[in-house]
Amino acid sequence: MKRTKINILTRLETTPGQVLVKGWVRTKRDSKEFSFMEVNDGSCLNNIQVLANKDLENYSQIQTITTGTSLVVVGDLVASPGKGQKWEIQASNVEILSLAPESYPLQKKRHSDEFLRTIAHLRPRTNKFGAIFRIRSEMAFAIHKFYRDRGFKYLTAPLITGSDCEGAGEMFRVTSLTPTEVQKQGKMDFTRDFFGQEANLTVSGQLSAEMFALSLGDVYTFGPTFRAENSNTSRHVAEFWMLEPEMAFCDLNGNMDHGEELVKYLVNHAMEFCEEDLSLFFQFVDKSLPGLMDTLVNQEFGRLSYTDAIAVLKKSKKAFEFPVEYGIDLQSEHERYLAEDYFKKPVFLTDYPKDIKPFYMRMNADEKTVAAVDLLVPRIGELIGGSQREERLDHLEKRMEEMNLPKEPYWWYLDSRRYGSVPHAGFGLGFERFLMMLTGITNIRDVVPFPRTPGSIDF
RNA sequence: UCCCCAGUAGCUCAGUUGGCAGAGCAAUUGGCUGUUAACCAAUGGGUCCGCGGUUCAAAUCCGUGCUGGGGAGCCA
Repeated sequence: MKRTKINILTRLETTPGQVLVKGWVRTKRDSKEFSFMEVNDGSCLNNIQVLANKDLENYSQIQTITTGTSLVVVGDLVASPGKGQKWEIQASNVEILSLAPESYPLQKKRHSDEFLRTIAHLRPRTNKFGAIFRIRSEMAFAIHKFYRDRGFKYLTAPLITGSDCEGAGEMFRVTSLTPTEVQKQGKMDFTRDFFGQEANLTVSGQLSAEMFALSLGDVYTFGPTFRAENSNTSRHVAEFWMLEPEMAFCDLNGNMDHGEELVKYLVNHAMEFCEEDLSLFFQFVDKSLPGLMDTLVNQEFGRLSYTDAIAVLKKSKKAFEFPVEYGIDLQSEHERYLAEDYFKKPVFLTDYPKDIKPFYMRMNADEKTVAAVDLLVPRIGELIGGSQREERLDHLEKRMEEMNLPKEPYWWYLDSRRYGSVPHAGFGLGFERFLMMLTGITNIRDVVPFPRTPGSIDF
């Protein structure tokens, strides 16, 4: 007999008669002559209720079943006379695969997120974390579907990189030198290292994506990214996933149009395909989520230049901790004011002063600002950061000189501007931040299966 | 890295002015013929985060370290 997953079972209109289910017991309620067990197999939020009565040959064994026990159940799927579920299984056979002894840390009550982080290997067995990670899986698929449907090509950018100054933060060093060798040499001698030069884990796939956009047209990378920043916040992890589309023949407006279409598509996809799991977050995590979803899908995102944003902030009567002046990098409080109070919806901020942005962003005609764009989302902050890239070789080289960047390591990057350069643009979207926005989860460690943060790499 | 807060039973927490270590849930055992975080009863369960100090006496006060949380910076 073939196993049926619970997400299929609970949606059936008519009973197929006998069914075979495999899963884990979430809770058991005993009477003298029968037991109710809620069995979950991870395929969906719902459990299936299994009724085992004392006629079963191994009933005394069944009575020892505890929360967390793994089971194989055969029985008839029948309409449940009780409230709370459509179907239940009248078990004709219950096989215990493995009992979970009393030390099993998950109970049939609510646990704190902080406690569950200490048992990250077991937390996907809870309703909330099961739902999070099913949504995460579905959203990764949705990203690929969105891009495939639009003719984008998927690029796997290298995770080990030789460029050490991509400008996006501290990097993790990759080396095959042993501590003993380093001690013997008295220094890190990179010429003796695996690659013959310094190597790091990537902080962005952008430069690779640009090369492929200038070859395949529209591309995207979606993969892990590493930052060795000593950031101890609810919004940062050392290893996270980033989506980076890069489009040839695209300017800043096209970049924003694309970002808005992407976010709307992903939210719609979640509401269509993760309805049941999302309902848990709507109900128990953040009751304002449905409103935010509605705003994301139905309202046009705001668009505002940095210069105008400074004017808006100066005009506001809000007392900011950090004073607003043209040229400053916007602080969290400023971004929150713009997205949450002023626009009350996502807003693209564009055309930042060149001095606070990296070398590859395209210089605007005013020679003061560059074609940068950040998407600020209420409660989340910066969800997207991107730009139109500087495609003009002379401008790019001038910026690198101004910023004291060595040109030699970038010879291949500059080549792309030397041979058939075209306007192009792209951005990075933090996958975990998107999931936080979708679920109302406030700590990024709770949307990553096994989060890596300063001083923490268990599991 | 900086600022603030917290650490007491498996979990969530209370613990008054420094004076016997507590509750709910969970677990264990028993009861109960349709339960829904089932219900009822009984039982067991403690390095009060570690180290040092003050005191007749410290979960409580002081110092220090560790861990966790919130915020800031950096950013996605």
